[in-house]
Amino acid sequence: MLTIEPMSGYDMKKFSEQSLAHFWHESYGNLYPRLKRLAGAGLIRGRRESRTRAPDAIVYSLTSAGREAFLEWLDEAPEPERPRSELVLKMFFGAHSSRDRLARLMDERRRDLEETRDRYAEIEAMLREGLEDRPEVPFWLITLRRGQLLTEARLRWCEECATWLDRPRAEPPR
Amino acid sequence: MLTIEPMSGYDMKKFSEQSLAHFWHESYGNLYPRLKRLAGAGLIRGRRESRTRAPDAIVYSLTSAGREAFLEWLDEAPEPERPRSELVLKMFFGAHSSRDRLARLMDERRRDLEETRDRYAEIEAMLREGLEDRPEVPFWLITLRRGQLLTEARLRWCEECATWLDRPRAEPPR
DNA sequence: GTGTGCTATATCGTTACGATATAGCACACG
DNA sequence: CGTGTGCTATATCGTAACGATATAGCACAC
Repeated sequence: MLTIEPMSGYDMKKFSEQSLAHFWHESYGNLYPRLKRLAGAGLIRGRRESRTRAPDAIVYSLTSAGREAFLEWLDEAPEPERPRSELVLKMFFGAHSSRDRLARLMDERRRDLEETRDRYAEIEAMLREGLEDRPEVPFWLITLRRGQLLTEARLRWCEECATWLDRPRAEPPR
Repeated sequence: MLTIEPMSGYDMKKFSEQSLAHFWHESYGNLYPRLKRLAGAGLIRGRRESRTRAPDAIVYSLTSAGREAFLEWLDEAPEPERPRSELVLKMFFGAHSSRDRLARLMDERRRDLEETRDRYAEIEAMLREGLEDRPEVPFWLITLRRGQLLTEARLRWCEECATWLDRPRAEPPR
């Protein structure tokens, strides 16, 4: 995140919630200790800054060693994902529940996904409307595109589940 | 998993790799301590059994209290997912890398996804071919269906990325 | 008899987590 | 002027979870 601009830990948490949330979750319990470690290793440097209408913040920026380490990281093979979807787990074991209860769970999920879809549309509009010509923007759009594709797929699954739960027939074909 | 049949920790690890992997990751470091805790709480019961061509295993089964707890869990609102996709993170910050390197990362991912798709097809065939008439099978098929929809969406994203990385044009539309 | 490969349990050291405590700042409102 | 509210900001505690690996039984091959 510091390649975008210098930030505090708090800024990073907000940024990750707004821009990375759909493929990367971050927490204070990870963030703050990590910032200390990175600063100790000389990869980032923190400076106390006073801010209007807020308490002082420690604003970090990349050192040249940090930028180098970042570029190396970019090139490494990504860690495999470790998914944990409790909702799907509950569907998997759904034979022990009732169709009504499952339908309710799926419906709540569907509503979340629809909200997500709408928010994506707003973000896309924002990114496309100029927003200066930062070289990063195309990359942000392409990851947004992934979010949109996945959200559509998940919504479709919710709908198929709802249909199926409504009348116990054969499974959706492939 | 113990609602399906009594199992050892080792069995559960294998089962989760074969059947839950695409929405639930499990590890020994979580599994074994948890089994001890659950047994201590009286929710499961473990019995030492000797097995052919293998060392003894502690085979666990649900107690009635355990089954009750399981049914309660099924009914609770699922925990939100906490995604962590390093690949997408690297795409997001891809402006600092080269198109070649990114294309290589995406290509590796694409191959994995194609393998996944093929394995899904095999599993689906297996599940549809009779496999007794366990009441769980439709639920297993519907979660499999989710895996298929998501895999298709991910593959499509890989292809769009590859196309885009090849010639720097405008972003894929929506 | 020694090697290979699968089965099986267990734990170590580290990391990560959610939740929450603490507190600064600015403005609203009466 | 005082008090409340809400956002900003850092920090940490206790617990959970992690990957990796150690240990070892069993069976069969060669």
